[in-house]
Amino acid sequence: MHTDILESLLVSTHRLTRLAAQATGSTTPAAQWRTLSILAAEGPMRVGELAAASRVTQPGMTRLLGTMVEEELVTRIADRDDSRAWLIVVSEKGTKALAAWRAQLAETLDPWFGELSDADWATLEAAASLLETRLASDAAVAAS
Amino acid sequence: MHTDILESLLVSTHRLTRLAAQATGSTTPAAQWRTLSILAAEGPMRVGELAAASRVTQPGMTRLLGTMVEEELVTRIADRDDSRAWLIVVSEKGTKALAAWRAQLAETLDPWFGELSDADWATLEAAASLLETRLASDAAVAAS
DNA sequence: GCAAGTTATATAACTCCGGTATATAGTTGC
DNA sequence: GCAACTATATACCGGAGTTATATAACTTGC
Repeated sequence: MHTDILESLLVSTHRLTRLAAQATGSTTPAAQWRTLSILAAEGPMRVGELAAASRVTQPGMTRLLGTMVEEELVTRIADRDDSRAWLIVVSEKGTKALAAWRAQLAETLDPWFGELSDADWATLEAAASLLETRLASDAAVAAS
Repeated sequence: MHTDILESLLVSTHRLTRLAAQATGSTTPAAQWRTLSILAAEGPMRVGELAAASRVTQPGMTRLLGTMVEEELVTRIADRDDSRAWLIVVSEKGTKALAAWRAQLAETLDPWFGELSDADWATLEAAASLLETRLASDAAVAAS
């Protein structure tokens, strides 16, 4: 285990997160676009699934969704098969907000990342995809 | 700008951070070991420098340091040249706590990362070093 | 077909970590 | 030695996570 590499990644991406937070201004809390990003990538899912995907607890996700529903970024749709559950879907407003956030992110991070070479981007992409695979909700269970 | 790659990195490392938080238990808040990690890597520095390195505001760092000094993880040393300033150094207890946290991190993340190939680790290392360079306190200023 | 157990979401009370605005103390320039 | 600047600290606030528990609906066994 190369803990030092993971540690460096954790520290660096903390900085990246802070930087991104400043990019979007105070109007777009980090947890919201993270959730939107997951929903946009993986499609509608239940509260519990979303919590697992984001690796937060279910009550934490419920609370976050409360504010996101209020702001009409996502919609709760009743699950036909199980009336205890909800399907969370990104609303049109949510889609637009995510697009706007992405644009702002690109613009703000340009001074730091605008001049990367293709090889550098390839490295980042490989690392991102590697992490994504490893950190998928049930990767650890599947491996055992 | 490949915003999608950065976005994927942000989402993935959020998951990684959560995972790491669960690894260390509630006894070691994330911001504390991040700060210890920076101090250990770059040596003693002032409050303001540390805040810039961690990309948080100075009051935020001051408050964090308050609890870390209480817990004797770091020590404030008067700066001879400027009596307004303090040099923050990692204490012996802080060094041990960081080592313990690293060990626990390695152990807990093993189900997810224990079986990575050397090539995978090389990719992660390259990405980590790339981010570290780009996100150093004054990288953007230096580039312009 | 209903009681018991399980599961999905919600609520409550709490902590930590970040922010802005401002105060205080020390340094520097003239 | 006073004005302007700078380094840290204080006060107050919001966001985002936690655990423990409640509520409602589904499932299972008999």
